[in-house]
Amino acid sequence: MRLPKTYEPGQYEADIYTLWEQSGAFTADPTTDKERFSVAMPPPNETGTLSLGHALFLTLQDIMARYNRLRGKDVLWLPGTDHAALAVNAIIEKKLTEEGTTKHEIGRDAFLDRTREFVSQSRGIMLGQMRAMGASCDWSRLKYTLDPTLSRAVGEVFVKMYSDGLIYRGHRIVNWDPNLETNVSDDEVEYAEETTSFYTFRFGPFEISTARPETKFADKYVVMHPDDKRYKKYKHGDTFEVEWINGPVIATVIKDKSVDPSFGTGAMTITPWHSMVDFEIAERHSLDKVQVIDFHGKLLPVAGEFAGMGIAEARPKIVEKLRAKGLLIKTDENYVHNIARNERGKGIIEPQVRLQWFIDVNKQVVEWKGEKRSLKEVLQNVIREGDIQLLPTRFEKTYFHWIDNLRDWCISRQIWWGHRIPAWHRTDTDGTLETYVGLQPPTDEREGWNEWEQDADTLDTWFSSALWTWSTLIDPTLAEDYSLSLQDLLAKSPDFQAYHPTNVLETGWDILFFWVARMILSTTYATGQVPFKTVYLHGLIRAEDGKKMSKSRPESIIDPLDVIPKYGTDALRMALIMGVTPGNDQNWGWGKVEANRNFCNKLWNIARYTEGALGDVHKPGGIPDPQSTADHWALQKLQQETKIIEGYLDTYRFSEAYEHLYHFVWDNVADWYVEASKSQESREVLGYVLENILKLAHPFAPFVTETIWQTLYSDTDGLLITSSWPKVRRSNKEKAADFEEIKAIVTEVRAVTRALGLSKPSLYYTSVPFWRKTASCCSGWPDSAA
RNA sequence: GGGUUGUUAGCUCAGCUGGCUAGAGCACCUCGUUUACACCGAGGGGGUCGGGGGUUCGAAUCCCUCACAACCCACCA
Repeated sequence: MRLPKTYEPGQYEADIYTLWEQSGAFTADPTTDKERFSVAMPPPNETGTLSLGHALFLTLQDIMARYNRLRGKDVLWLPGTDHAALAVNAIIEKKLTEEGTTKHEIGRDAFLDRTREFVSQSRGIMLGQMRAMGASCDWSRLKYTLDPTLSRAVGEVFVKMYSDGLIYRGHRIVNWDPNLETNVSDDEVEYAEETTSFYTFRFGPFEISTARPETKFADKYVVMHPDDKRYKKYKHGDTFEVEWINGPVIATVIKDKSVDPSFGTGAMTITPWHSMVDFEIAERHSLDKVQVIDFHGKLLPVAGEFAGMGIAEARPKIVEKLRAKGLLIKTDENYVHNIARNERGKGIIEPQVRLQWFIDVNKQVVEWKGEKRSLKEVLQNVIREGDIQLLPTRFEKTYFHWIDNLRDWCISRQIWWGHRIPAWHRTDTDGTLETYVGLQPPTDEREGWNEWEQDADTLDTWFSSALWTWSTLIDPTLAEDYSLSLQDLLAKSPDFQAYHPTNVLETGWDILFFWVARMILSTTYATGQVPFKTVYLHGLIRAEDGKKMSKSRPESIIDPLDVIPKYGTDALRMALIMGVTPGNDQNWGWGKVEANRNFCNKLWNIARYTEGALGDVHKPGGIPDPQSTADHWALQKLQQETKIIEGYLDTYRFSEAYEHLYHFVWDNVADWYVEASKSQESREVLGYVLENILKLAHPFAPFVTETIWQTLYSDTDGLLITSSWPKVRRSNKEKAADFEEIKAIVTEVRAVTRALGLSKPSLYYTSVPFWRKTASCCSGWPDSAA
C-alpha cells in the first residue's frame, strides 16, 4: 500500500507546492483562446507577517482560482505587496525612536535605505507564508506598488488628473499628526471617547466654553446663532475690547447658523487654524486665521509666555492664569469628548492649515458613458447601474452614504516613504512660485529664478493601490518607453487586454472606502473600465471569545503558521470558510480546525480503501459502466452534488459549496458507497468516484487531494491542479432510487436489531441483493448477518 | 444624531427570492473494533427559531413594534 495509515500534511505540503509551482500550473497565458478568469490579490502591507485575515483571503481567492482552472479557464491570480507608506513609515520611526535617534538626524536617504531593508525582509517572509497557504497565484507576475511600472502608472494618473483640473494644490485644514509629522485622510482618523475637563471662561460680556484652552490665544471672534434672543443686542460685526489670556484683545461678533444655541451658553470663540468647523465658519465670513500650535505640537510665540510648551504642559498653566485673572467661571470635570487619533501610530490629530494636494470629487470633467461627470457621480453610477455588484448587497447602502459625505480627497503626505509627488517648484527673487507637473523633471532654467525642486511630499498609499487591478497588467518593458501615452501602454499590454476588467475583487469590508471605492474612482477615470465586476467582501476573524484579536492581548492572536504544522494547511483553509457568510465576522474555532483535519483524514482513508480494493492499476479519466444499484446511486449523487457545488461556487457561496462537499464525501461516499462496494466484485465505479471527489475537493483542500493523486496515479496522469472538473455522467434513475430504498431499509433494520438487543447489528458485509431479500421477507434474521 | 448587522440546540454558526418532521461542527449519552479511517462506525438526547402584534392556506424566513448586543458614519465649541 502506497498510502500510509494516516495523512501527515507536514510530510507532503512543501513538496506538493513546489511541484505545482515548477509545473507552471499557476501561470496565466494571455495567448490562449480560453475563457479568462482574473483576480488581483489585495497586496498585503509589507509590515511583517501574515495574519489569519490574510489566510482567509488567500483561501477564498485560491478556491476561486483552482475551481476556475479546473473548469478549463485561463486563470490569472496576480500576487503582490504594498509599500504601505504610512504604516511602514510608522514602524521605522518607532524603531528609530527605540534606538534613540530620529529620521531628521539620519536624513531622508538613510531613512529610505533603512526602510527598503525592512520591507524586503518582510516581503520574503510574507511570500513564504502565501505559499504555505497553498496560494496558486502567478508568481511570474508578482508586483509591488513601488515597481517602476506601477510608479509610471501613478505618475500618469497624477498628471492626467492635474491637467484635467481634478488635482489641485491649496491651503486647507487637514488632519495633522504631530507625531508622524504628516497629514492623514479623513478615513484614517479614528475617534474615541475620553473624559476631559471642560472650562467656561469670561470673554467680555460673553461666557464661552472649551476643552482646549491652549488654542485660544488668538481667538478674536465670538460666534452665535443669528436667532439667539439672548444675544439680540449684539450685531454681526460689532467689536469690543476684552481682557484675555495675554492682555486685551479686540473681538468681533459673528452671527452664524452653524452654532447650536442649546449647547452651553450658545456663544463660542473660534480657532479657525485648528478646528474643522471653525475653519468653515471663518471661510464663510472671510475671517483671519492664526496658527497657534506648530507642526510638532508646540505653542508658537502668539502664546506669549507659553511659547514652546507642549499641549499637555501648557493646558493647566493657561487655565491657572485665567483663573488668577478671574476669567474662569467653572470647570466641568466629567465632559465626554471625542478625541481624534491617527489610526497608524495613534498620534492625536491636531487640525492644521497646510498647503496640500487634493483630488476634486465634484468637478464634472470625467468622461463616462458618454457624459461629463464628476468622480462622485461615476462612483455612484457604476453601482447603481450594476456594472459592479457588491456582495453582500447591503454594503451598497453604506457605499452610497460614504459617497454622499465624501469631501475632496487629500492625497499628499509629509512622510518620506512612498511615491514622490510628480511636481516641481521654483521661485524667483520676489518669492513668486512656479509649479510644473509632469512625469519627468523639468530641465529649463530661467534667469532670476531658483532651480526646480521636487515637491517634498509623497502620495497617500491608496493613490497607488487604487490603480492595482490595471497598473499590474502593464507590460514592464513598454512602461520604460516614455513616448507612449497611458492609453498606448494599455492598448499594447497583452495582460491588460486579456485580463481587465478583473472578474472579482475579494477583500475585507473594512477597506471598502479606503481601497474598493478608490479603485473604482481611479480606474474608471484612467482606463474607462470598471476595475472588477463583482466585489466579495469577507468579514473579520475575531478571537475565539468573540472579541477582536489585538496586539494588546497577544494571547488572542492566532498565527496561521502555528496552526499549519499541527493540523495541515487544508484543515486551516476549510476551518476559515466553514459556516461563514460574506460580510459577516466569524470567531476563530479550534473545533473547526480539528473537524477539518478529520475530514482530510477521511478523504485519505477513502483513497486508502480504494487503493486496496482496486490494486495498483488505476487510470483516471475513463467512465466505467455501473454494475450495481450502489454504482448507479453513487454516480447519480456525484452528478447532483457536482451541479450543486458548481452552482454555489459560481455565486460565491463558498460555505454552502464546502458543506455539500463535506457531506457528500462523508455521509454518502464513505458511509454508504464504500461499504456497499465491499460486497461488490467490480469496483471500477469506486475508482471513478474517488477520482472525482478529489477534483471536487481540490479547491478546498488542495494539498491532501494532490498528495493522494500523486501517490496513487502514475506520472502520465499529470497533476490534479491542472486536471478537469468532473463531467456529469447520467445514471439509471430507477436503479439509483432502488439503492435509496435499500438505504432506508438498512437503517430500519439497524434500528430493529438494536431494539431487539442484538449486540452486533452490523450489515456491512452483506451483499446488496441480500439486503433486499432480507427486507422483503422480513420474517427472520439469519445468523450469518449477525 | 444617522445607518448597518445580529439575537436559531450547551457553545460557534448555516438556513438564498416564505413551503416537506428546523440543520451543521463541537460538546453530551448509548452501543460497537468490521477488507480504509478511534483524526472511526451505528444510533440517541437537546431548539416556545429574542418578546409581542400583523400579512398568508402556510413564516426562522415578509411587515410593524419593543428589548438587548456588536459595528460603521457624523460630531458641539
